[in-house]
This record gives sequence, structure tokens and C-alpha cells, in this order.
Amino acid sequence: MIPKNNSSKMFLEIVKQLRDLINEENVAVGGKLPSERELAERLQVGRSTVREALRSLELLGLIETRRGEGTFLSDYRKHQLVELLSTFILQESKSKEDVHKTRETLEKEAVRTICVSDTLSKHSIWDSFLIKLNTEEVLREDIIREIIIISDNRLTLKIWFLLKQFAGEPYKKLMSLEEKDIWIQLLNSFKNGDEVSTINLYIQWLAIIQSEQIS
Amino acid sequence: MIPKNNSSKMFLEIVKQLRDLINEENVAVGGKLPSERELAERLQVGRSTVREALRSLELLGLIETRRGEGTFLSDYRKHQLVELLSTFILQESKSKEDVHKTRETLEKEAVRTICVSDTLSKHSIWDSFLIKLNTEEVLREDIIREIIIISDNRLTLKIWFLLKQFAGEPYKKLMSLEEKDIWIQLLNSFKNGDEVSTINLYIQWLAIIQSEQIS
DNA sequence: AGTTATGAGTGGTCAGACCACTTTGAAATA
DNA sequence: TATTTCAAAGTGGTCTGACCACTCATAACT
Repeated sequence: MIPKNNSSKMFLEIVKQLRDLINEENVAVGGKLPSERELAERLQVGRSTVREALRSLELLGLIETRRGEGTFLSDYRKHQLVELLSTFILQESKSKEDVHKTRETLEKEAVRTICVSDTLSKHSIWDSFLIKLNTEEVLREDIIREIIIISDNRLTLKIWFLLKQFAGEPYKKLMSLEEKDIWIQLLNSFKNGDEVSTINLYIQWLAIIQSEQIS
Repeated sequence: MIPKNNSSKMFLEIVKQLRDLINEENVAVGGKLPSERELAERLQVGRSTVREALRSLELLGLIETRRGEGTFLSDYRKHQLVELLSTFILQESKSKEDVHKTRETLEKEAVRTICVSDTLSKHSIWDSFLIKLNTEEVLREDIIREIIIISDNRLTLKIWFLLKQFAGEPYKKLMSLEEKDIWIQLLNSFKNGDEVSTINLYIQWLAIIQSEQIS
């Protein structure tokens, strides 16, 4: 059952045993795990081995450790996995073009999702944005961010935030009158639920931004 | 620059420094990293701290260690991250759904990209797939993967590979006759460049897979 | 009662010691 | 000379014991 001085990968075994322990003892999110020293004794391994397993889980965002307090099961729905892998991945495929395209893909899909949903497309927030667009200055990213959030896919939201950081921020600018006009049409288009024309408006807006990038 | 005996999270710092080291020294996939003892000396930390960082990266599948040989940069899309995280985390139905939806978004966009491109939509590979579909068994993921690859966005490709691992592999199955029929239509539809009907075929195919998941 | 000091418990780090394994190259052998 | 053997060096895997820095509960003191 317990691979002791066997070949390789004790710490992986510990990771699994930790998972089992969490399940068996019904450790709730935010709940406390046994201390490193106690785990070492219970699992019959050295503390350093326990730590290697714990540190791995911490890097994955599965647990959280607070010096002087202990180790806690963290809310893994905020998995920082994405951030981690992104630092490794984005460095390699550093083509700005790819980042742009991928981000636009996510944005388009969010627009679609809202458009075809009866509830989301009639969300009161669009009305407040319509008022804003008509009366004050609006940041480009503000409205896009809201669309991604409302479309309710946390993973997409995470990725989008990351890509936005790498993208060199044309979204930090204020909208021109022309852009505002497009967005007013777009938000109104939500209510009609016409996917194609809504997407066309979004693409139209993208074209404005891109032409600006060139100049 | 170097946070020495500072508060908390030294090993996270080491993770970053390792990433930088890999980039600076241009360690290729499969290439060898410095030994733990050498890293400890170079980064001016204890060996156990280095190990905690390395073990974390190993659990992520970013590196591979072989006792007696050394530590090697591995192909990140391998390794057990999958089953571990799926047993730990992705039980959350919402997370699962988010992963699915995001993956489908990327796939749809790849289909669109190919469809609207004169060059890509006429790529000879689609003809060979048509033959394959008519004559032999085809894995679901094979054809999807090719579509993502041809659509030529490396970032999307990387994200897609990761998501695919999380998805619990309905894509590892062979296509039914019904599915093959849809794909034959879809590939033919590439040549017509009709985006809407092509996407509809893809969505039709998704529906088949989803209905199978339920049963 | 309110404040302060102390000690126990916890994670963070280090150094040194073995072990198990692989590679390497020199010595022994054919 | 060519081959085999094996001992040493190098590497990851693990354990131990020792500090440090921090938190918290509680005892001690005002």
C-alpha cells in the first residue's frame, strides 16, 4: 500500500494522500489542514517531503499557507493555474498578432452569448451604459470588461485579463464619438437578439481600433 | 532585487528565476537544467528551497526529473496535471462547463478562420481527411486538432491543448457514421466559404457529443 | 478590566547526511 | 588491442535537526 523507499516520486504519493485526507476528513474550503510536522508523522515521511507536496499544491492554487497560522484549503475556483501557465506559454508564442486574435475571439463569443440570452441581453446594466455613452466619457475596456463578466465564464474572464495585459492596451483610451455611436447601436442590438448584426457592429468597432493602430 | 530573508514565498521567487534562467540560457524542450546543488549555489538559496520550486514545476508537468541523471525541460502538455486537477477541482460543474464553453469557442473561431480564408479552406489536407472519413476510422480529436493547427494561431493552439486535457476526453473516441457525415459536409462546406452554414454543422456535431455525455 | 509579555505552535529556510541510481572512465581482463 | 568490469563522481530522493519569523492564546502584570 505505502511505497516507502521505492523507486521515485514519493512526493507525488503524498500529494495523492493529501487529497484523500482532505476528502476523508471533509476539510471545507477555507478549512485548516494538519500542520506540516503532524502530516509528516501521520504519513510516515520527512517534513521536507511533505513540504514538497504542499508547495506543489500551493503553486496550483489548491491550498494557501500562512506563516505562523497554518495551511488552509483554498477556494480553487480562483485557480491561478492559468496565470502560471500563461507566464510560461505566452513567452514562447509571443506573437502579438496571436494575442490580439485570441482576445478578439473571446470578446466576440461573449457578445454572442449575451445576444442570444433573453436574460443577459436585457440586463439593466446595458441601459446604464447607454446613458453613460450619451452623457460622459467612457473607457473602451470598461464596456468590454462588463460584457465578458456578464457572459459569465470565469475561465474566459481570466484568460481575457491576461491577454489584455500582454496586448499593450489600446483599450485604455476613451471612446471617440464614432465609437460611441457604434456601441449605442450594439447595446440596442442586444435587445433584438440579432446575433449577426450585433457581431458586425463589434467587428466594425474593431476595425476602427485597428486603423488607429496603424497610423 | 533579490528578496532574501523577506517575508514569505521564497520558493515562488525561485520558480520565477527558474523560468528566467530557462529563457536566458535557451534551454530547449528536452534540454537539461543545472543540477539542484548548482542551482542552490547560483541562486544563493538552500537546496530544499530549490527542490520545492522544482517539485512544483514537475507537478505542473513543466519539467521532468530522472534520478541519477538530472532535471529536464519537458513538453508542458504532457503529464498528470490532468487527473490530479480533475480529481481535486473540476468536479465543480460550473468550472467544467466553463472549460467546455471556452474550448468550443476556440474551435468555432478556428473553423471560421479557415472558412473565410481562400488559401486555408482549400488546403489539400481537407481532401485527405475526406478520404479518411470515407474509408477508415477517425478519432474525433484528430480532425479538430488539425483545424486548430491550420488556423495558425499558436497561442490558441496552446490554450486548446491545455483545455482538452481538462475536458475528460470525449474527443478520444472514434466518430460514428452520423458524425462522419456531418464532418464530410463541413469539410466540403469549407470550399464554398459559407461561414454560417459551416458553423451550423460544427454546432450540430457538438450537439451529438453533448447528447452522448448526458446518456 | 485592560494591557503587556511570554511561550507554544506553525510555516520558511538551511546545512549536512545518507540512499538509489546513472554515467563515465580507468583498470583489469581477454 | 579490444572488451569487460567496477569503482568513483554526479545526480535526484529523503530524512533529520536546527534556527528564524510570525501568529495567537493566555498568563502575568498593571
